[in-house]
Amino acid sequence: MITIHDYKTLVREVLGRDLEANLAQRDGVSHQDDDILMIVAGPGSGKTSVLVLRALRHVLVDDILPEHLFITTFTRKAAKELRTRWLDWGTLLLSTLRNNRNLRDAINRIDLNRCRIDTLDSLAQQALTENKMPGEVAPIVAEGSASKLLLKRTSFSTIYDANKDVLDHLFTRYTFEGKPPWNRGEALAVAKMLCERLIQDRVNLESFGQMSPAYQKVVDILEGYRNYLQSTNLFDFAVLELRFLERLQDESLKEWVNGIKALLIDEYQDTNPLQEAIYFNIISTSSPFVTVVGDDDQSMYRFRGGSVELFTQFANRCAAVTGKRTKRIDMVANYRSSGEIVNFYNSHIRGDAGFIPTRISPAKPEVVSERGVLGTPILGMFRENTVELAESLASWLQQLLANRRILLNNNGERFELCLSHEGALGDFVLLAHSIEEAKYNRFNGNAEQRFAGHFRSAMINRGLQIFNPRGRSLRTISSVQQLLGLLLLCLDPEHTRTGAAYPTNEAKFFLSEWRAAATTLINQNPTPSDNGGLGRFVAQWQEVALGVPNGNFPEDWPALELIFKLITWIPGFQNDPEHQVWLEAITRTVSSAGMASPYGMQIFKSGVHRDRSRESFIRDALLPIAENEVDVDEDIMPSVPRNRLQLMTIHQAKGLEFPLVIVDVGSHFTGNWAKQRFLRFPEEPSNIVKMEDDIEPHLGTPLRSYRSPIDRTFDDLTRLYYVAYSRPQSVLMLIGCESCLAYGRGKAQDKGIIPSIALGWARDRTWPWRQPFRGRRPPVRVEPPMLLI
DNA sequence: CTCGATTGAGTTTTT
DNA sequence: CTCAATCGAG
Repeated sequence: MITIHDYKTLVREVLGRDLEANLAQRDGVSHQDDDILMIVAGPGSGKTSVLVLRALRHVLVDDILPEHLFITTFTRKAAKELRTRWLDWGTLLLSTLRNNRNLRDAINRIDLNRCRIDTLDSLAQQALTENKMPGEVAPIVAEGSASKLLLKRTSFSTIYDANKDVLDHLFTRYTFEGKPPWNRGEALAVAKMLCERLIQDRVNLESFGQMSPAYQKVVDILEGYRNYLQSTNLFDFAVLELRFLERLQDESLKEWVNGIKALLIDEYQDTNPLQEAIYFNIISTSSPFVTVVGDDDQSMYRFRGGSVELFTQFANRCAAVTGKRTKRIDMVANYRSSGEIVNFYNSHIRGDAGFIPTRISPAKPEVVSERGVLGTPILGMFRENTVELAESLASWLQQLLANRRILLNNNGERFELCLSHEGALGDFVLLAHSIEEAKYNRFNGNAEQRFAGHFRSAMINRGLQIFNPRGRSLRTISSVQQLLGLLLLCLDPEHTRTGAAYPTNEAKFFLSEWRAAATTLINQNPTPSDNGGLGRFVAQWQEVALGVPNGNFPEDWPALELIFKLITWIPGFQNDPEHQVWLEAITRTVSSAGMASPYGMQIFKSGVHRDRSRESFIRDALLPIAENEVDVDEDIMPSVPRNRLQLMTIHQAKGLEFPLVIVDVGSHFTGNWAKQRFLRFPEEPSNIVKMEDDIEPHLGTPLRSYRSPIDRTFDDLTRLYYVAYSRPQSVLMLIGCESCLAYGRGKAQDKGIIPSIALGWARDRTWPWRQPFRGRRPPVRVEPPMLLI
């Protein structure tokens, strides 16, 4: 429709982006031939922009209609972001071009909304839905706890019970701490992970099963589960992708695939072998324009089957299967962070020679900050323990917000950190490996406050708020306990309906806590208290539950409606943003439990269904929460309120940026504790790496050039903190326990020295931050490359 | 230096 | 509850 030259001019004039100013971005958008374009893009280098501009270029320059474009990403959040950018920029470009009379008709044929921008799973689901085989119905996807429940309800339970010893022995290899699973729930989690892995890595099940009787039992569990899924037309994510691949291979999707004229894949470093096979099949079949974007240094989904090797060896692997050549472009100009920050994370990977062999070869050059040195050093706050750290951090933030500036003293050189006019807590984020506020101790039943919990209190005491809906397990939040307890009181007044589901002791404990919380609430007679209030409402439900005839009551009642009625008595659920997230998690659990339950989460009034529908609800919807199997998904919040500081895990922060980022590098590392070494300086391969190695001999296509298990475990930790350190725009602050910076006499294994990848240690146990001492005596000085406050 | 008592630790992520 | 690091006594 227009030339590439005109396109670049259009982008400059309408979107204000000068592609000639950045050679990598220009080449990324202009590249045109049959070779696959591989963009290796460092953090903050504008890869999303290039991806969208390249996609729009396919429409305007290469005359591909949006419906023939496919853009895949790794998370729903990223897909949403891409779609927004695509629509914003696309609409602007199209409306400008519409002014040109000659182009108007062609432009009017373009419907931007028809472009498919989604995760690969959701594209697979669409493809299978749009191309049902004769007599087939649309696939239903069971996610998270629902698919776990299905596994438990099909083959897992019988096979596990009959082979407990042999399976426990095998599972011990993959549990945390290398102990036998401490209950069925943990065994189920391991089995689920193995099953997913077997599918995602396209493992040869026959040879895998032959390794040992225990492995054969795992294969049996998987087979039973898959048969059940097939008979009910249910899918989990792995099975969905596998079905998609099978349909691609038997050519029953051929017409659909030939509709793909351009394929753009984001976050390729997190792709797994099954997804790779899908992509290669599409590429071979319809020979589209292909763009692959990723960063080997930011790969962090090994636990999900993501293999960075698929990215670093992409050119060879792709050529071997599809015959296509690959052209590579590196993007290392960073538009996000200050020079100080970029320098800090560059040295984070440069300082560890052991990291180099895992990177793409040849490695991309070091990231260069386009913003330059801005004068704010990296900040570090280290205190004696979590409580003091939480207090110090909260009061530092309070000062900064109240005065809009804060004085910092850098070795006698004083300078001010200023907050912009509209700066607020919403511009800050605290990243940590774990954001859990309290830990339920399964040995003594206590809830122990952790750093995030102390921090919440410290903030609240100063009138500041945080946003951390994932910080507490649903089952321990008091208003959630009230709600779930009310449900129990309404549906099971005599405590008779939980036994059949064999709850664990832990679950029983929480069920009784909930009942107690609900009883207390009823006794407080909360508003609205007219017509007998909450007490009368619950009493009515209890009568129906016990079979007392009640003509006014409908024959069946959706459990969700009962929930929405009950929350009117619980104030938190009315307007608090964290409560909205929790409520969503509860309703999601209820509706997905409906998939596995014959009652579909309806509560019946009479006959045998009166008891059974209630039992089913308690077993399938409430027990998973009591057993802590339900995850909170805060992505449903369109935006976090501006007056709250967000807490996130590093994984969740991937792809995001914030003006000020606080990274917890060890708030609770008071000593060189063996049980936390995996968080900072592993001694043993992680269990996920072990699983990879056990499966490796049974892969269809060999995967990795040999790299030792312990090195891969270190690599993951290095990448994790690389991602964390590359999030901030202007200020990066590291927080931790004082003892992390100590370096006394003695060997590194003892004397309170705490080696930590996040704090600049190399895996050979050297520490570049440690200054060699001059003169005769230790102690040795440690000079962190940051300003300690 | 050795032994036994005391103390403090004990996962995270997504489709 | 279990494991490992540290501490204090002998």
